[in-house]
Amino acid sequence: MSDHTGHTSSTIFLDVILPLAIAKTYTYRVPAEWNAEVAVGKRVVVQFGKNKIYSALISTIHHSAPVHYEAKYILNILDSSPIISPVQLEFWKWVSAYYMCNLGEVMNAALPTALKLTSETSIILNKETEIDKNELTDKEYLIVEALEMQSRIMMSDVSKILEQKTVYPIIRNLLEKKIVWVEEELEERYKPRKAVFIKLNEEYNDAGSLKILFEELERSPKQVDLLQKFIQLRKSNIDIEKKILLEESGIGASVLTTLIKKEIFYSYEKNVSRLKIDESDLLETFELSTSQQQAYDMIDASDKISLLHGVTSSGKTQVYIRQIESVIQQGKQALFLLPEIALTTQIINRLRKYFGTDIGVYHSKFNDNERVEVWNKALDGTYKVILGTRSSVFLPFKNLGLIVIDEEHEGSYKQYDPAPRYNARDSAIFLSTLYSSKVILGSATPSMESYFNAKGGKYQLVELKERFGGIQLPEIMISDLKEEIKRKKIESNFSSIMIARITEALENKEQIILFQNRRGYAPLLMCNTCGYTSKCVNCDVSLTYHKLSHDMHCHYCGYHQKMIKICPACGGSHLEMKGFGTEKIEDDLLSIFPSARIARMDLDSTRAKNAYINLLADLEDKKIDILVGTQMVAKGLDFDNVSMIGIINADTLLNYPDFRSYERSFQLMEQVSGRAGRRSKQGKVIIQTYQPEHYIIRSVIQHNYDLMYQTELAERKQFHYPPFYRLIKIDVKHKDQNTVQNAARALARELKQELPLRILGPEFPMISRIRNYYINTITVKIGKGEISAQKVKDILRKKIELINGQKEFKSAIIVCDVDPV
DNA sequence: AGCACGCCGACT
DNA sequence: GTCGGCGTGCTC
Repeated sequence: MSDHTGHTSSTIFLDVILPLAIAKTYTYRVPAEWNAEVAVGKRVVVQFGKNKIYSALISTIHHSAPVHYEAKYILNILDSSPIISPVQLEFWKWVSAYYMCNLGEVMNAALPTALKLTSETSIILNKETEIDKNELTDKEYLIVEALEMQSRIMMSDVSKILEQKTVYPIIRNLLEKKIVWVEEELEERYKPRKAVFIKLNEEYNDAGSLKILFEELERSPKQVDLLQKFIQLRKSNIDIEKKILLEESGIGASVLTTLIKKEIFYSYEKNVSRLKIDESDLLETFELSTSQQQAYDMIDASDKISLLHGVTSSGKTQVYIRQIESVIQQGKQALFLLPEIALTTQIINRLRKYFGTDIGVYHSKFNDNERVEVWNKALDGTYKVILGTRSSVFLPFKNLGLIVIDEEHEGSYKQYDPAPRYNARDSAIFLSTLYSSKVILGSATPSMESYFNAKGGKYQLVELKERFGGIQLPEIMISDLKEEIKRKKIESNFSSIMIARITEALENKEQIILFQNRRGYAPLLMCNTCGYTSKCVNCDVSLTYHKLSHDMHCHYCGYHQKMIKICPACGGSHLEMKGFGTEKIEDDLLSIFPSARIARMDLDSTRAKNAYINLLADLEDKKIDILVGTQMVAKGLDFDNVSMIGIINADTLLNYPDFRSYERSFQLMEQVSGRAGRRSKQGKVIIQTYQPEHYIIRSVIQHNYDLMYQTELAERKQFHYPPFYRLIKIDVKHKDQNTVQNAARALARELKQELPLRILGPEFPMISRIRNYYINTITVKIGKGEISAQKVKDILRKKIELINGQKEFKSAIIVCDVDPV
């Protein structure tokens, strides 16, 4: 049998995934001598396009020769065994379909950079051509001159030399004149770290000959010392590194060189790991409390995904640890997902105590080479547990038995740019179906969608309502500001009870955290005469006065201007500051508690390098009595000595403008409250509000998650908000954003009858807040020049119809339900 | 993502 | 007249 190309049908063809944003896979041909080596999941080197060379991943192997074109040969096979499994590949395909992106984009997100190779074009001088420099243009002359200096220039450097973007036409001319050659270079980026090791000549392996050797060396005491040290080290190590031998013995390298010359020692090179292994042989044990054990048993018994809803300090981690131990015993791997790197150091130290060297860490702060090593150790099964941030869902697990997603509500599980705009939590849930692995979603403040799934019976709801080790939940009290004002008890922004509690804590030498969700000094400046308020020129948002810089800032776009003294509208001078931010609170505190040490933690005070870390250290070292902060204080501040939390104005949290989401308000309030009283005694929380009857505040006091959840659920359903629908963000590229926005809003109004269409186009303050939901961004370009609202509407409508036509999308912009699988 | 091709404005 | 800007389409 043979096809039209004349090749027998036994020729192997490969469909490969290129690490590019391209919709298709491409077919290449395998030279017969490599037939035995191809396998799905291995990387191959291919030429793609005129001269670029890439590393691509084999996705399918077949024998059908392409009909309409001649397939190119693969240039090389990079791996001796597959770097990803067929299961992983299936996962990639799901991510690509669900998040509406190309497989190449998934590949880019999944593979560590060092495993993806792209050739670099460089140019070199053609020595066989005589160059008449007078015939060269100025730009050509510059290139030739540069080549005479350094013989080889990268294409990217050519742009720099010429100070312009497009350089190909010029290079092409030089190529035609045969003045230069072009070369493509592909470099293997991962380089194993090598170290030199020392070995004793086998002749001296028995005690007798060793004794003779020592006698022979008697006159060279340093050599004897070195040999002795070597033999001592050999007792505990198989391989002895040269560097360590020299360091430990304190003897110079020349002595060792002599011994190698005498053929007493051999030196050899070996690959070593870059990953630090701190072997803490401190294997700690603990007992689960009754409620923890109950939670553990529930998770164990059910086939469903478990949502572990545990209040702050309820000891969710212990439950995870026991579950991880259990899957390791079954010979399987576990994945422990965390939202941020900052949290990994704390948890890794904790987990190392139980899992020692079985645990690997994976996050973006690792360099390329280190990531490849973690990758390989997950692949070969060295690591039984992987602790990592969102990209670790792509690691090549062998047999994944458990996925723990801690702080599952966290927005940082979502990648919003570039594609794939995936949510690691949702993706991990799909991944679990491929491996039939158990899933635990853990949070003190579960996300709406997970809670919905749990209440609806899709997940199993496991609750831990007690704090671990007998620590009591904080006492939460409300301070009704209306009452306080009526009774004239209020002092600047502090109610009498707040002041009393702060005083009490200060007297007890305990620390206090005060939460005010506005930065700056005053969020509004208003003219008392005419009612004018200062607004941002771009954003239609009021400007916040910052005392420190004495400027008025827009917190959306960063616009700022000098403070005004006279009203620009009426010329009056009765400008009044309305509202208050963290700067004002800090000021007021200083006057009420002059001897207290007060610090502020917000975006402004932590901008400087290390400022945040220094603040944390000061708090830890008890150099701060009162910390005033924005929502930054809601996360990760676990200090035993903080006994009291004050929420200065809870009303600024209600109706948090995140999709009218009460979820966020509740989470913030709950998280801040959770900081109070950790070990020794019960914490105190004071919530100041003008609306003490508000159900969020009520539910926080009663630790009643359901109350908040029910209301939020109803609200979201009514307004078609996420996460009940999948969102696609549409970016409309045009200078006239006003017309675009108006057209988008108008279209949304029109289509609302037939579609649950809610958000459209570039309404940027809103868009910036939905990035935790949208699954893709579609860019619509409208040509230059004048546009009309009608034109924009037509273009958008077409686009929506197009998206609508795609398989599982039943409606346009806002589609699908909470269930990612 | 590159890179070629092709169409237009502003320069020798 | 062409150089080089950018929009469009193809790459196995």
